[in-house]
Amino acid sequence: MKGSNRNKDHSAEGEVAGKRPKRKCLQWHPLLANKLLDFSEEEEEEDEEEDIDKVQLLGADGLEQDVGEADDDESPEQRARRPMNAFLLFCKRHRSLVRQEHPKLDNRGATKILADWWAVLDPKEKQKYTDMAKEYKDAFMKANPGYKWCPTTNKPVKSPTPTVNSRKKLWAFPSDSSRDLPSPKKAKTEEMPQLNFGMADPTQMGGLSMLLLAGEHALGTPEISSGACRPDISESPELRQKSPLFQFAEISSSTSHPDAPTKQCQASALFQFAEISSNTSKLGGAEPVKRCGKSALFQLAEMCLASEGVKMEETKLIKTKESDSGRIKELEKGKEEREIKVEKTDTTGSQEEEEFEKLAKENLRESKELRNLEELQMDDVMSIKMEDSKEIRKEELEEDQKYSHFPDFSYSASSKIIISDVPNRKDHMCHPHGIMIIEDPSALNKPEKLKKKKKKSKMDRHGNDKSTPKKSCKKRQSSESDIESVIYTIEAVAKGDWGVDKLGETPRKKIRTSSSGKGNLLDAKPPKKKVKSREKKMSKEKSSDITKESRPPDFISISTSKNISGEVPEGIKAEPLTPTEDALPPSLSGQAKPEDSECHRKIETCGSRKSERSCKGALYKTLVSEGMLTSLRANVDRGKRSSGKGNSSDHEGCWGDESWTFNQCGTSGNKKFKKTKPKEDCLLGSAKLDEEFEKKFNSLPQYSPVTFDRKGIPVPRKKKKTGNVSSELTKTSKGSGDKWSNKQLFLDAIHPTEAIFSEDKNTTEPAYKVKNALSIPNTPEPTMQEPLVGSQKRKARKTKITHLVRTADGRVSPAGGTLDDKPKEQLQRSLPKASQPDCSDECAHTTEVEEVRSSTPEIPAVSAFFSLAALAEVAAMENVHRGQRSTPLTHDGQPKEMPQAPVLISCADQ
DNA sequence: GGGAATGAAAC
DNA sequence: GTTTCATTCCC
Repeated sequence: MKGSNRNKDHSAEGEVAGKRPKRKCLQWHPLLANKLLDFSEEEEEEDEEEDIDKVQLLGADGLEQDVGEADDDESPEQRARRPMNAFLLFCKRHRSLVRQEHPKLDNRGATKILADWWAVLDPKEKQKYTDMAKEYKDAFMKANPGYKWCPTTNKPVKSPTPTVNSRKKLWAFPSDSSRDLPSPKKAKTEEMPQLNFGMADPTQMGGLSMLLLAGEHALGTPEISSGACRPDISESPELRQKSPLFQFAEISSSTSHPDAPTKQCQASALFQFAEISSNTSKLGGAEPVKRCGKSALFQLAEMCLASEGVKMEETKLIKTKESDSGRIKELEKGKEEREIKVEKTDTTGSQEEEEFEKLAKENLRESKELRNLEELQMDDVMSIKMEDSKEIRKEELEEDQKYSHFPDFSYSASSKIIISDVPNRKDHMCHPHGIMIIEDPSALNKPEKLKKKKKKSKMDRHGNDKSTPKKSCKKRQSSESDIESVIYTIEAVAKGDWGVDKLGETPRKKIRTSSSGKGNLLDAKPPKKKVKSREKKMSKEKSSDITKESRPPDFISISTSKNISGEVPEGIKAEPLTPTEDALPPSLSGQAKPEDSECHRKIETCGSRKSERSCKGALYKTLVSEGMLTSLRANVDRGKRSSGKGNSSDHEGCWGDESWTFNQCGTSGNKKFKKTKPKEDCLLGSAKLDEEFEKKFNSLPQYSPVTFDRKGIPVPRKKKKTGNVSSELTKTSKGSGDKWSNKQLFLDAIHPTEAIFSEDKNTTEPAYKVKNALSIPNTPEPTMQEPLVGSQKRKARKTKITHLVRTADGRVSPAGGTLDDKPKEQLQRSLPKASQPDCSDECAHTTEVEEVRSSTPEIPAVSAFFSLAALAEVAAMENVHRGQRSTPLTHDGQPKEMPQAPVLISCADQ
């Protein structure tokens, strides 16, 4: 039973089941928690309500307590638990597998094994988890700004209820009950939207109010947040916008600010959610603006938006207007169009515009579909004009140039995306004309949708996402035909027809229609699908594949490689691919692999990819400039790794690719062109969060024991390392074989030689190790017979690490100096490798391996100083400490170099 | 509730 | 540097 039950979700189940009533900390994400714990919608709702009531009565403190209690009984959801770290995530994800394999083992044993696996786990893979954990944490923190990991003294204090809860409560949220509280319940409390703004006095309301507010706001927040968050951007654009429409929009639509959505788009679902929640809380609390600034992504997005803000805003305004006054839609549309036209003419008076309009009109007359397409195009044009009538022409003219000059930026891509979104929304909105669509409409719509969702279906919501998504879906479906046309158009654009599009809209449209086959799913599609998929997620169907496919590998690499797989996870989970990496299904691999695909991608789809790439580049720059490199870096690393792994399917799937993708897209898009994008994220927001969270879990690569075994082998093998050590390797591996005798080695301070060597190997052949893996299946043994146990081990390990680090430092010179030269070379070598490897693990491997080997000889020197594993660990640790986690480790191709460099640096710093 | 692991935060 | 807590669940 146990084992069987434990499957993947059991964790949640277990909690739900009440296995552990233990802790009741507020959940960091209500939604997430809910999902995780239990998806029962009904219960959640009820619970929520109940909880709320209780909370109200009790007050902030009470709330926590209550929650906790409630949790015990009913829903654990409420407590916010501290975010899991990478290892925990890993454990959570793999524990079931371990247990399956080793039914005998109890959790402890499983934990040990997991630890071993974790130790063996490739840095890449580890990073995935680490990144996830990081995001998770970030989201959590956003959601619960006041959250403290350790209550410090509070613990005892608060536990009003004597129960075990004391702990939880304590640390849960110290000062700001209001803030904190909200997060947990918020999701559920949707019902009381009014409270949100509320202004509710935190004092009076206590945590409850906050919770409620948060919940509702979370959903609805986007709007608010948008307004608050991006005053700068929005304003500036607004100012620019002279058109009456704008004013009208402002007045009419509270939601007018598209900004919010954008933000969301940028950030991963979790982030978005967190932001939303945080926003909500902040709203109550006070500084909406800050919130915006907090997240790097957000800032980035802002920046991007700022650049494009004008465009966006205009369109947004229009949209808003429309949205707000659905009734007037048509009339307004006419007005808007007229106005726009007027403006155009006035400002630019470009004939082209007129032409477009004419075309559009004609098309409209002819066929709705055409209309939509043209409209979209028109919209784009319009928007552009809006921004700078003067520049508009340039842009158009330059389009071609852009391609040539800026391969990265895919103007077309941006437009594509937008369009894609637009259609969908349009459908929803029922707007015949395309204008609204273009840029951020989604944003506007999103908020509304969100609200609606909440209002309409709290229940549904629980269902979660389903309901929400459904709505969107439904709408979309209604206009599938339109959508399709749009899609086609998008695709065409993506392909590069864009330039033509402007000039010759019609042709394109038609062209791609057929293409929609999606096999290729150009960029354009992806976005749409993503959005849709998200919405649909509820159903979970997710055409994840499609989405994934659609997602450009680039994104993946950039944002996080996880994507794609999105997952297949569940199914796959059970059977991780032994080879993990290699295992990727061909189809997936093709799609998934970022890097590998790069080559292909380029060939296949220039446009979309370009756009993505451009986005990446832009983002990267921005991030760097901003100093946000950290997050970015992590993403990049992931991407690389993922690519390296290749899509191994599972791995990549990690989070919601979607979220990442969106984020990136959004960001990049914003910067350069109006991309706008996906706003839907906002909608998805809450729902998505849930989904994403789940997805993330699911998506996290689940490695089959076999894989680990292999890895395990490799690890030991690593010891062996390069040539000479082979004998040693074997020794180590065999001797201690199991689990990590290595540890002992390390503990012991690692004999310079052995340990180092072995590690070196790792370094040298990170990814390969698996391949190379000697044949020593040992890993899985449940219990290890290590001399050190528990804390001792930990200490030993730390010591070991420290030791290494110091060595490095001491050596800094040594390690650095000595290694530097060689490493650099290796790095160079490795870099290329890394890039290529992705293509196909196997192929890449081969190549890489060879390369590695070639480099291997050199390695020894380096290895002599530290082992790769040690380095990696150190680097990881250091990074973590630094706050950036990143890096490093991508041993795939370049074990030595990458890790070393960081290490050295760290040392230097120290 | 303890424990097995790791990690992150807080002290 | 040391504690606490996160997850999981048997003992």
